[in-house]
Amino acid sequence: MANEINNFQEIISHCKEYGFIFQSSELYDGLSAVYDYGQMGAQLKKNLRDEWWKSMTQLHDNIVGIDAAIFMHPTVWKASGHVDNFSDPMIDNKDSNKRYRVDHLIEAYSETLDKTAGEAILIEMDRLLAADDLAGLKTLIDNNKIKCIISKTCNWTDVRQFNLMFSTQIGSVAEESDTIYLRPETAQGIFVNFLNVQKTGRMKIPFGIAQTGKAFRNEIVARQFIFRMREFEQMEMQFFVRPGTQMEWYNFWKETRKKWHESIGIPAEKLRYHDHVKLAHYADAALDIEFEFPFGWKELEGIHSRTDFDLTQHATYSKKKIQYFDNDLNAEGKPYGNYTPFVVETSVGLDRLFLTVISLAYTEEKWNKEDGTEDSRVVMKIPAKIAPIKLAILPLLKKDGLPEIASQLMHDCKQQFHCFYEEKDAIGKRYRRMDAIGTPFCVTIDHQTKEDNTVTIRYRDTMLQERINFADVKNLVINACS
RNA sequence: GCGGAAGUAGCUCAUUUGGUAGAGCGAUAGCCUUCCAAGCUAUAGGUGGCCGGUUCGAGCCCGGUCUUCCGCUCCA
Repeated sequence: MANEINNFQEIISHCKEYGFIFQSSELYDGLSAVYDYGQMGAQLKKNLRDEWWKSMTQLHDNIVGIDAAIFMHPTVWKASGHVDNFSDPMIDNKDSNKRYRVDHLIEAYSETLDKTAGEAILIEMDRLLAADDLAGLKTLIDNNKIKCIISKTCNWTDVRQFNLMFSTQIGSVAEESDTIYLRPETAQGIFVNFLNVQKTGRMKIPFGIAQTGKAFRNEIVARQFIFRMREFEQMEMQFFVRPGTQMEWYNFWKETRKKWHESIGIPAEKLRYHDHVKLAHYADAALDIEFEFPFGWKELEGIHSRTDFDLTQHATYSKKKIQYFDNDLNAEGKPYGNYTPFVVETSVGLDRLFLTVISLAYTEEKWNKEDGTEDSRVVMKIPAKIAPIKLAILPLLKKDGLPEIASQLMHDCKQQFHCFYEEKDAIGKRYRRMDAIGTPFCVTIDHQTKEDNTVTIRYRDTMLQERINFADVKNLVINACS
């Protein structure tokens, strides 16, 4: 495992060196836990997103895609529970490293006092909480010598406001403006559009709504490269089902999603299920599909049976009826009628999927050349269908008409897939550069091409090469990438 | 968030106790070259993370700050 941790550092370096991922605002020393995708990374990420989108929407007749805004009405986050669950003043004990919600700490202390003193301190606490007086809360804790139950000390940090949601103001006049949040998850954009999509798309249950997009969480700590970021991209699908059938669909999506990961080249033995023991307030079943990252098994995708919690909450807060009329006949021959659908959610982190793909792809190879000296390379064995660049077109020499033939091939292929043209440097160096960015195929045009219209195609993973007809190159790549 | 360590060219690293920075690789341009990081020539690139202090003088000492790494903690 120690080797794999080191290897992870090398993967991160490689990502920067070859234009996959840069730290955000690196020019200004960077912004913690925020990353930019570079020229190679953006294309790879887009390819992954496209594969997911196609598998969800194009290949399922009963799933449609939407693209909801990042800004949503503030009440959405009250209905979803995020406002209540994700913002509290907290304090840490420096000796035990234990973190407390300030109100819990003071309430616990008040119970150790007699009734009058206990009530007095709670009244004071409520006043300070209402005034957002964090320094006052700290003073209150200090003055009463409230101790940590673990370390028994009063060695406290300052009181700090933790809010996992990013907030900003909408409306340009500060006094009249409302606080709104950058969405901490994309799911709510689907729930609030449930009726719109169901009615305009004439969708019949069971059906799904898919969406990809950015979400934002003000994480307390954020580490492990792009595994946990403040700004990240989710690809998720909410599948609406008849109440009582949710477990059936939960199991269906559990299987389907794992198979999809395998279909983009993730080995089955690197994936596993992890059932949640402690369920979130909205779920009646939940599991993670975990991947064995270089730093251990971690969640890649979540499958949650969310019951009718979300739609019911939005119905309550919006005071609108959110129901579906089911004309299908039940066992007694009568329509199932009106009900609030249950939801099975699949939610995969696109950045985590990206990290999965590159950690699997990154390979260091060493071997002995014919003259006995050692040779080596770093190769990104990214599956052809998601590789950022599919084909490199390399004239062996930049003279004798070879670049002209290469340009012709470039012209023929670039409408179909992403090609890269290079005539600088020795051929071996160009192959290595293509290995480093994961280009699965290189085609070299040489003098023989002029005689018999064949070219050398060189395969990234095996480094083997063979001669094929100039005219067959395009279809070979298209077939390999489909 | 807490504790520890680190930050010199794109990368890997030098610069012996304080005296205004070098190498290899890489990159770019050219020459040469018939298939796996070849050779030759030239060029670019660093206010030593940033701010402040001590000193005649700071990459080196001190403080702060930012970022990263390691351990703990927290979390979808």
